[in-house]
Amino acid sequence: MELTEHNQELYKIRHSLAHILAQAVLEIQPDAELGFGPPISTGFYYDFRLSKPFSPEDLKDIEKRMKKIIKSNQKFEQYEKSSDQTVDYLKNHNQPLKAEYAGELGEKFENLSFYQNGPFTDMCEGPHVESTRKIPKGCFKLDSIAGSYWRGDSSQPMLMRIYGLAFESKDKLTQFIEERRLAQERDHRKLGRELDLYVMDDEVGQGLPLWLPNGTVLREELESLAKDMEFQQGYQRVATPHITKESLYYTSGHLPYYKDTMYAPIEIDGDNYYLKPMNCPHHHKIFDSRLRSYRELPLRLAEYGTCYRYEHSGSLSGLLRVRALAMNDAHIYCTEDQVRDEFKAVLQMHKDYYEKFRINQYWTRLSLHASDGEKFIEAGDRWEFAEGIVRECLEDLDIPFTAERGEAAFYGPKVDFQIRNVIGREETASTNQLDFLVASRFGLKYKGEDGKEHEPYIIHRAPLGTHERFIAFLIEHFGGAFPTWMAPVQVRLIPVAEAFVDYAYEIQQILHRQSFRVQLDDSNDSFGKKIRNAVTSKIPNMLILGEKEMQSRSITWRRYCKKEQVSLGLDDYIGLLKRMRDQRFMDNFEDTQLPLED
RNA sequence: GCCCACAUGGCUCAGAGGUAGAGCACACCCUUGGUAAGGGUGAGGUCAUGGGUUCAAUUCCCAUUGUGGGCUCCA
Repeated sequence: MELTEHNQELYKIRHSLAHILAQAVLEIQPDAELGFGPPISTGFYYDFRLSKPFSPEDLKDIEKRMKKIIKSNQKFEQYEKSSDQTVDYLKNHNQPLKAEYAGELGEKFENLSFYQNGPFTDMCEGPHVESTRKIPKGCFKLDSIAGSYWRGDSSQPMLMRIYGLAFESKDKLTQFIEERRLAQERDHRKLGRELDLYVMDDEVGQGLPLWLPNGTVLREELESLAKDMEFQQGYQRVATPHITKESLYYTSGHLPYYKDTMYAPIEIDGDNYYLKPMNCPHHHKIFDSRLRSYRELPLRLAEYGTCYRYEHSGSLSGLLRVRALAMNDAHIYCTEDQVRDEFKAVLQMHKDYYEKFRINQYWTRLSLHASDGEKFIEAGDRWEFAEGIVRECLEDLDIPFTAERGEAAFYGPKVDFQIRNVIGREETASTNQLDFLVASRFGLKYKGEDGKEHEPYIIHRAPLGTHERFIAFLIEHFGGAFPTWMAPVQVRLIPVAEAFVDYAYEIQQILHRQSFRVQLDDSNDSFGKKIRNAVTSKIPNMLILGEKEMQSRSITWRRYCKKEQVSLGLDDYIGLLKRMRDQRFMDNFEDTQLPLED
């Protein structure tokens, strides 16, 4: 958490609570070794190495002790020790983790700071509240227990982390908890089940979703949008196999780096075949399938390619991290003169998608090479050239970015898009690379205007990331309420009584012939129940059909996102529905202007 | 992969060392109702899997698998 003047007081409260947490833990387990205990954006945590692990029930006891400490009004007082003394002191007081860190700090600082409150003392830079009484009543709550590696390094011992929530006041805490609860209501795993979008099955395997008919509609509609966008931008579609001989991944250079996160090979006819973890090598092979002329460039090859990655089991999470994923992938092969415009068009496409889906919060990370790193292929000033292009494109399009040295791919600079949805879920949506080096590994060439052979620049791009992640994100962003063009069921017909089922059936047939996904509710449920069912299924359009409607050959239209309803002539309504679908209107937002006139 | 927790009908969840219960959903019957739950009847579970302790285990212990919260990783 960044310390600014504005949140300084809150920072102190959280930081002090972290100390009080450690103090309470030491009361229960005096031999606990302390790790780090910083404030974070929702509160604080502290890491402990324990002889006996905590269980969630222990949190109540710890919280009680913390409250008691706060009540006893202990003053926070700062003092200093020399670095050498600090290391000795911590070693003698059974704090080897702190001592290790103090040893490192000692190389930079002569003296190290401590804070003491009551019987508890901790090496710490501060700042803290003056006394525990300054901590507002009821402003915190211990939240969860988690494991974490000492110093965030998986080769180090695992510590136990206790997370606490803390805000300026009890009200703010309550508000946060309520907001979090509402966000959980929109969790894509919950909505995925309720709306019959996808399931996971033990016997199929971890991280291998089965897409149900409703979820498959979402995939196909999204893919159809991408196909249209890409077609209009001059992309061509390709299709490539799911398994491939290992030598391809030696050529690409991926296998040595990523072997651990690839599925084990299938050995057949003396060759090892891998499930493909990415699409680029195949697209490169398509580029290389015949002699290319500069007249063909830019060549833009697109594929919603299914890839398989053996992700760590502990990192799998719903649709956000899976082992079978369909990437919104494409590779653009172009000349040096074209690369600026092409990269810019790719960034613009991201903006267009985000605008369409009303993803208002996004930013990027521009990852640059480091001249001293061994990780990057040596390419002289070509690195600067490529990085300059990417940077200019971001600036020209006013896309916010933070530049980071040493984070590039080994073959070129990278732009990662980070997006946040309405409930605060933040995800890396896509990574895009300007690759000026892999062409040579594959021997990719085109014949230029000058009659000589040249290596193309390659842009790797995937604005929608993977179906799995992007759909998960959209489910939460929309709260499961999709626009008509995407919705698994676009229209639900609800006759007021049995006498109107025939009229409803006729409308169903008309809409079905126009390829609308339409359902007629002719169940035994009461009228009220049918309305309720349509609403809880988040169907965007409900058509109410009764005496009135049948007489005038009309419908009464109730939208999911709006309570009020209108009656329209049948033909007028069908025309409107078609425009909403074909023009992909985002009618799931209340303020979207509908295409009432042609 | 690592740490902690959890696993009971399709879903959400009760429950107890002595062979299981609710609501919703589902099926059938009645009801034909103008904007968020009409009524009745019924079916459905080897209590995740495999071991162990016990006269007896779904309940206690161990392992496995899966899920959740984190950590690490993410072409």
